Amino acid sequence: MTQTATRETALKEAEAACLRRGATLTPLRRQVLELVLDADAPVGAYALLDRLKATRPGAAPPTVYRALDFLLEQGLIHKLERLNAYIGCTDAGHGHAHDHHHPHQFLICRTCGATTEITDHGVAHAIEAAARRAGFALAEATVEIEGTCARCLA
Amino acid sequence: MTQTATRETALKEAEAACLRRGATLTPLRRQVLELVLDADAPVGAYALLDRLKATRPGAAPPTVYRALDFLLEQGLIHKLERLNAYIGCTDAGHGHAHDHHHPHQFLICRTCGATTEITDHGVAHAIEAAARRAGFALAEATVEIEGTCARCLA
DNA sequence: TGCACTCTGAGATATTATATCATCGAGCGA
DNA sequence: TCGCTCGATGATATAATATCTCAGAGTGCA
Repeated sequence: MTQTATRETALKEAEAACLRRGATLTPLRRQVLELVLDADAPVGAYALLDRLKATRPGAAPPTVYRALDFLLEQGLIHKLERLNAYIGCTDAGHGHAHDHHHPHQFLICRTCGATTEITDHGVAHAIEAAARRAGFALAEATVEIEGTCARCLA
Repeated sequence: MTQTATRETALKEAEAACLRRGATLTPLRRQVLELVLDADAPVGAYALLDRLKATRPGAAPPTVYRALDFLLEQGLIHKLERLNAYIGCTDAGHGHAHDHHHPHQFLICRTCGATTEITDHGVAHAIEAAARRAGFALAEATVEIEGTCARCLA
């Protein structure tokens, strides 16, 4: 499966997911999503803005941030807090109708910057258990694992 | 044990830890650490800067950020990535001599802002296992769990 | 038509963090 | 003692990230 194919698939799924939820994936939002998906590593908001300006000269920071907020709410992208950057969700649309989010974790390579989203149920369960023991009602957990990826280790 | 007592204990342990490692806890660094410990929730760098200015009128952003960098390296404080804020480490000095860091997680209450550091080995092990399965050499993991704390639920 | 609502444009501003160069003093060897 | 290096701090400027506010355009609908 080529990169282009996964990109198109992701866009199709994004449209379907928005449709199901009554959310509107406008051309602008769709374009920002494409820009995020096209990047091969997490992208910063201002990098997206620069690219957006190529076709939309009037674009300003709120243009990008509003689109990013929408995409985050819909679970179509994630924010990497340690990098202040954004990345496409690898299984958007797999969330519930009411909660578009799903437990996920990131592996961030310090050497090459490659960032991989995983959904590890062991981690998710351990976090749920820890929250429960503390009498804490879990809403969402950020898990960002930094280190060196398999490719860079080889 | 009163808050003041834990504060003094933490400061003593910080001094001892720096001594052991050949690091210098200068008056400025110590003062910034005190400011972080005195706050009852995570504090932003510029909030610290304002407080620092009360006794050190010439203080500027680098003044604070350099101190924070030092304290982070020594494992005396942690950064909350989701909040862009800093908090005292609850068991500084328990790290190894070579690696001042220890696995830890945060529980962040969205209602009252209270943030609790925990060291849950279940979570730590699950993360190690997930990294290993991906052939990924773990360096450090950020775990920030958002939700509602026990007090706010009651 | 008139109204409510959502989305976008446009400009200003707020917040968080870093780069750069100068200065100062402690330690240390010639 | 002199001069050197090095770590820490002072001081100024700037970069990078994110939000606020007001206005206008389009859409759906009573």
